[in-house]
Order: sequence, then C-alpha cells, then structure tokens
Amino acid sequence: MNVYAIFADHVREAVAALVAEGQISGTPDLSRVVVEPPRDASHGDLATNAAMVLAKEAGAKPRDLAERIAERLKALPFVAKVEVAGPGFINIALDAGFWPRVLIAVLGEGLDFGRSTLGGGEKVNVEYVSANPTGPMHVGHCRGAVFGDAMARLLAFAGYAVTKEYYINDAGAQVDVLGRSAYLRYREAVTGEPAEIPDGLYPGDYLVPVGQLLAQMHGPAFMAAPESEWLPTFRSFAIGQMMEMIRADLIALGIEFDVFSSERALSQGPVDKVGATIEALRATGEVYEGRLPPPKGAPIEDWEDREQTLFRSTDFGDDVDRPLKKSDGSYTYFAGDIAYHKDKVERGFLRMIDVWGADHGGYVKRMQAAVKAVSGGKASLDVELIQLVRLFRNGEPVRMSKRAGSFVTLREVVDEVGRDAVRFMMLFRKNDAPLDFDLAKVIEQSRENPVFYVQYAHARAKSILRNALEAFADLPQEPAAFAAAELARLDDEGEQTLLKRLAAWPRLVEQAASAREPHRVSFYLHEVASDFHGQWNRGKDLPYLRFIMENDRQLTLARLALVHGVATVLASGLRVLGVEAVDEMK
RNA sequence: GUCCCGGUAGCUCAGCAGGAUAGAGCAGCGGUUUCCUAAACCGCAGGUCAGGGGUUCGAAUCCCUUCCGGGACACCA
Repeated sequence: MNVYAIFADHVREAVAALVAEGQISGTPDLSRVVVEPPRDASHGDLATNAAMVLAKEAGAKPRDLAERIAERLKALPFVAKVEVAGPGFINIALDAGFWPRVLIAVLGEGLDFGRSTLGGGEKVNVEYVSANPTGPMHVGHCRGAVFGDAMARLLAFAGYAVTKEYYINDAGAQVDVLGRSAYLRYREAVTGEPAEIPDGLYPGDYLVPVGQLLAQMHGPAFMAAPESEWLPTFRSFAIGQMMEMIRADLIALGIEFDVFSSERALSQGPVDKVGATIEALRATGEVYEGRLPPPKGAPIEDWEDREQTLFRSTDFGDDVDRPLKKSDGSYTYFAGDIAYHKDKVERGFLRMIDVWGADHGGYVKRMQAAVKAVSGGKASLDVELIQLVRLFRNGEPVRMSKRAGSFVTLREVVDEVGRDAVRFMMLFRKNDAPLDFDLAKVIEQSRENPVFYVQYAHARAKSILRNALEAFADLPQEPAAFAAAELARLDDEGEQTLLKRLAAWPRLVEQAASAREPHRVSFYLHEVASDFHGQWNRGKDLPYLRFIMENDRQLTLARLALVHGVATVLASGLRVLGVEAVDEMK
C-alpha cells in the first residue's frame, strides 16, 4: 500500500477530469506530477506540484489551476483539508483516521509490506565482486560485494527478476602467475624444503595447502617437467581452489551468487565466443584494423605504433577506439568482456548492472559502447562505481601493505566485528563517496553506532512485545490479530509520526531501486529507529504514552500494533540490506 | 592534456528525478536523569550549499566556467 502512489493517481484523475470538462486544454504530460510528503509537517500530509508543472501547457496561472484541482481533491475519502500554498503547491491533510489503514496493511502483509511491482518482472543482471581468483578476498572487495548484493535484494523487492552474477577473471596473465606460485608450493610439499617465492609470484600462505593437494595428487611426477606440461593443470586446479575459498568468504558475508561465469571459457570453450563476437562486430563495421594515437599523459616507455584490431567505441561516445588484441595476438580483457556482455544479452538480459571499483571508472564508456553495439542498442548497462574503504581502529588507520602480503582479509574483518556490522556500515554511505570503517566503533553499543541503533530498535520492539505478555498473558501472538485493535487511539503526535514514517517505506523502496541507491534504505531505517526510540523515551517522562498500559487493555493493543508495525518494517528493510533483525541484544 | 567522481554546519555525512524557512549524528553550550530490562534524554547555537555565470514560476540539485581534492588514461585486470 503506497499512499503517495495512490494519491498521485487521484491527482492524475482530477486533472483528466478537468481536461474532459474542457477546463484544461490539450493533453497535459502528467509524468512530472509527483505526490510527496511535504518537508514541513505543518503543510499537511501530502503535497503535489501538479498545478505548477502543468500551468504552462494548460495556459493557466499555477494558483488558479491549483484551486481547480484542489476543489476536486476535496471530495476524496479521508481528505480532511486541501490548501493551495506558495507558488501553487496543493497541500493535502488527511483524517487522522487514515493512517491506521497503513498499519493494518503492514500487519497484514508482514515482511512483504513495501514490496513493489515497479520492475514488472523484468530481468536484470547484477554483476559484482568479480575478483581475480588469485587469493582470498580482502577488505577492498568487500564494499562492492555488499553493495552489489544489497542492490540485487533491493531490485528483487522492487519487482525485478534479478540474477546475481560473478565473472571469474581466469584468463589473464595473473592466473598463470597463480599456477606458477602453486607449482612452487607443490615442490615445497614434495621436497619438504621451504620454497623461496621470487618477486612477481604470490607469496601468500593460502597456497601452501594447494601445493600439498597437488603433491598428493601427482606425487613427484612434475618435479622435472617443463612448465608447458604442468601449467594448465596446476593453474586450473589452483583457480578452482581459490574460487572455493572466495565462495566461502562470500558466504561468511551472507552473499551467494546465482551464476558464476568464466572468462577463460568464453575464448577457450568449445567455441571461441570472443573471436565470434569480434567477427560479428567486424561485419557491422564496428571493428576494424587501424592505428591508435599515442596516449596522452605519462609517457609510455615501450609504446609501439602498430596496426591493431580496434573497436569503434567512439561511435558510441567513447574518447578513443579501443584495442581488442594484444601484440602477442591474444585477446585483451576488453574483448573478453564484450563477448561476456553479449552472452548476457543472449541470455535475455536487456538491463545489466555492473559494480566496479572506482579505479575502473575509465572503463565505463567503452563497456557501455560495447553493450549498445552487441545488442543493437536494445540493452542498457549501468555501472556503479565503488569508492575505497579506509580501515581504522579507534581512529587510527590500520596499515595495509599489499606488497608484504599483509593485507587485511575480508574474513578477518567479518570474524572481528560480525557480518551485520560490516554489511550495514558498507551501506551507510553513498557508494561513490569514500568510506571510513572503524573496527572498534562498529561494535560499540551506543547511539552513535548506526548498526547498533537500528538493530536495537528492532530488539526493543520485540522486547516490548515480550513484556506485554506479563501484563496481559492472553495477548494474541499473530501480528495480524492486532489489526482489530482500536487503532484510532494512536493519536499522539509521536505515534502519528511513526505511522507516517511506516507509510513511507513502499515509496522509499521504489526510489532507492530506481536510483540504484541501497544506502537510502539504511538511512530510512535509521530514521524509523530514531522515531521509535524517541517515542519510547517520551514514555519515560510521560507515563501515559507508554506502550504497555496495564490499566487499559485496548489502548495497549493499539500501541502494540504500532510496535509490531515498527518491528515489521525494520525487519523488512534489514532483510533488503541482508542484515539480521535480532530479537535481543547480547 | 582528456575523461570520471567528489567539494553542504567546527567534524563525519544525508538531502528524496528542480519545490516551500537546506537536515541528522558527533563535537560545543545549557539543563534533566537511573526510568515500560536496556547500553541516556530535552533544549540552544551553528550555513556565501567551493567561487562565478546561465536555464525558469522556483536551483544544493540541471547547463557552462574557474578553483581545490581523489581516480583513470594502448597491448594490466
């Protein structure tokens, strides 16, 4: 039940009626008409800009038009007052008796309250993480992982058919390095002598068990063999092991994918899809052999002016055309990525979202160009860039040196502060702004810690409901049973604020989903928590506002209905974020 | 040199597809408090929305431009 959407329809109907009566000429564009909560509560419950937006094409003054629309809105049920204000706003005040209907909807729909049909079941592919399978996940990966996962959950809640996908970058030189590194660990396991890991190979201990497994499987068979004999086997085995490790790390964060796609399989599977994609684009003139001007900026030592296979991305808004083959004849990463996105289109995804680190920002235009080219302009790609996370502990930066192999792993962070804290904090900031993450502060139990603040609000609601059983042992257990309470008695200002806050959830879901901004959900939940804690605190000073009124069973029932509603919306929102709604604080 | 992201209160950040008097939390100041089990509560103050121009009924929001910070700039992923 989306109050704002319902009234937006009412406003559109009112305008349509005026058109039919000839009071407005033409067929006005209603797409810019919005109904929203006014910033200032004294302006009422709903406000619409309809008159201002339509005035010009209707050939009327905004305020005059507003009066005519307002006249029609007055006849609607539950409308207490309609006023024209300012430059032509129409402010609508609803009967206090309206808001309990929202609560009844919350109690009836439960965790599905707020679910939207905005997406209309359209297929969306969300690709995220896509870390190289060369080692464990580190904290740098974690923000994109959480963001992508929350985005997927949010879009699903907003009515899209979402597929969560991980692109395994298992085709480049880095996985060869992985294979060689694993080989050294294999020798180590066979000989029992610690291996010296030269510069350029991966020194991490996580490859030691991989080497041991390889030793068990092959014995000394490859000790004297040339690289060409063992590399493909070792590489492929190591990739498999790394992916298992990464999957386990992700599960610790509460993230599971629907599809894992392999970059290597695209060019080295039964058919060379990369080559086929390039040839298809060549046929339409979007791939050609040509030369590129030397890049601007820092001079490149081994720049070589040569003819190469280029994708005409400048036709689609990119700055220069982009190479598809390296000088050794192998495909560039970009070439593979084009084939990969084409594959997604062929699997029926006309809407794709990729989540990348901000350092890949320069790659966005060419990829969007490629998506247009391979789909004949039918598919769209949104790229969400994720800024860095800076790790702190009690305000002191946590040093990370990747070169020394001492980077902080995702697993370490999750083990230290818990999955929920990591997830919530990663989503308590816009994705394109850097984020400071303090390991000490996120486990603090105080108002300043938003993770705690929101979870505690849910726990407090549950606690109140438990306590109510002591005063009224025969209370109903099912939330829906509370819908029959005397909800009109929720007439306190704080209670009304909470009801209206809950009513905003369906609208917020749609806005966050269409803006691709899951952080809005976190901020909304913080506001719900704030309103709820506030009302609880008012009960400390003013005992007649307490949720549990021992001497008034009916009033208690009504207020518990509200508490149920708060708990439900908090739980619903937390589920979208992938954070657990706990019943008790430890 | 080009492109991308950012610049909002002392600090950390929100600001909803352009809306009405720009918000929250910390810190600051002033009070209250041991309370429905709960890790406090209330109030006050705090702003040239980086600067300048433009678009219009209306701009923190859109466009142009300058400044500052971060990132990216064949054949790495």
